[in-house]
Amino acid sequence: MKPAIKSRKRSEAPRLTREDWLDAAFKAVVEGGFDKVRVLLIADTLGVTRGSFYWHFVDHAELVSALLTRWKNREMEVDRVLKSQSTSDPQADLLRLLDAALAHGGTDLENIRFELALRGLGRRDPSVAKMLVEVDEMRMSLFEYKFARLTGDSKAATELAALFYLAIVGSHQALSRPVSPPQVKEFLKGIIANYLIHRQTPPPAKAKAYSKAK
Amino acid sequence: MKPAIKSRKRSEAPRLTREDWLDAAFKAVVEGGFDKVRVLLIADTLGVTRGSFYWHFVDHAELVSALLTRWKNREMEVDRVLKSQSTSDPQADLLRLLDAALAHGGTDLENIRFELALRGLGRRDPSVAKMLVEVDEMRMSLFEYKFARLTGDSKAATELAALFYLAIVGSHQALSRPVSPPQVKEFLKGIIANYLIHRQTPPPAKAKAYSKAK
DNA sequence: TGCGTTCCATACATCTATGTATGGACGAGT
DNA sequence: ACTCGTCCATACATAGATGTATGGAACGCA
Repeated sequence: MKPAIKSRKRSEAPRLTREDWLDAAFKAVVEGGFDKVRVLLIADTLGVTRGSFYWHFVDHAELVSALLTRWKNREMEVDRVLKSQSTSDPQADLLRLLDAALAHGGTDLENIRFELALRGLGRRDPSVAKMLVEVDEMRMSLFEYKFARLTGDSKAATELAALFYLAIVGSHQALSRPVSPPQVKEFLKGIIANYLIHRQTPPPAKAKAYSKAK
Repeated sequence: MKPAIKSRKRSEAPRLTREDWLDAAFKAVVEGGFDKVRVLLIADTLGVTRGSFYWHFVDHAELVSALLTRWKNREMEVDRVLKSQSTSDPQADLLRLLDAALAHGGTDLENIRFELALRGLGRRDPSVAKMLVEVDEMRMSLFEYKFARLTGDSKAATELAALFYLAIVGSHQALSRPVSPPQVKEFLKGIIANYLIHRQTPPPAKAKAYSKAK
């Protein structure tokens, strides 16, 4: 019944769990993509041999599969939390969503790099592509909802949501201009302030200091 | 002295050239990414053995390297042509640039998929990343120029160019809403028509509201 | 026709990856 | 203390990839 031992120094006696392997595989994806998820390499970084792996997993495919489902579950949870954070100030809501969308989990770069690798995998694996479409739809409809509350125009909200979400995904690539996540965040906020908000009532004086999302 | 023989039926007697190998490698990248650029596989699709490869190339690395420089040269040529196409109608120029940017070469999807694979490679290889940044800067400054002629505001042009270029790159991923290139094209055109063109005089007051976070 | 260059096939060596079989070390409970 | 279940090491089989060495077929040209 999983007595949860794990009160040992890993340096002298490894004794890993399935989650440890998933974490290591995640890091491998972040650093080198999914084709760097190799049992030998990960075993080395964990300080064990492949014997450990084939006890926790039946297959190399199962490792990848478990990695994918874990990712999707986490993303669905993030979306659930974001959806529940709604105030009476549409503009503050939207800006806070931008904050969160560009910094979910606190480990920004790792998640971004993992997701990029995932999109690379999705180009060859239809099931992965399906999973990505679902997550993208999930996020975009959330953006759409926030934009609709801001502009009041549902058609415009659909278009703006797509435009901004696509720009966010695009910014995750290794580009030049707005490179780091915080820069992109400020950049998109500025776009909203300059091109969208003005046709509404004047900006409500820096409303509601949105808290750092996790 | 390269007498340029190549007047043979390839079906009965392969006799390939270096370009043939590059073309086949290109297709391999398009279909499976750079880790599917393997001498054995490509040799099979070409109907020859690896003996052919090691005559035309000294190395596997040289194949990849040649593939990269060929790509960059082509992109620079595309940019050169696009830059020369300028009329007295800024709006038409911008829309035509969107057309071209989303359909360069006629073989849209292949080029897009190759470039996506390239960005994946750029995340692990600094020299590739440098190449990508150069190309991105090249294209974005072209967008910036067109937007500047349209809006008359140089600061706005910089921001809008980045926003649209990022959205284009984002749309190249396997996403849901505006999927195919023509759809994205019409989508972005609509955004311009609805949010930029109709108000020729930009929002004067309200601008400069935020500080460009460097 | 003969010859040299160009292009490719074959065979071999090496490396790295997965997967399996088997035994052993270690900890927990009775 | 003995035993059992958990976790890992070792050894082996197999497959696929790169690179090299070498011989050979096909073509152009004299």
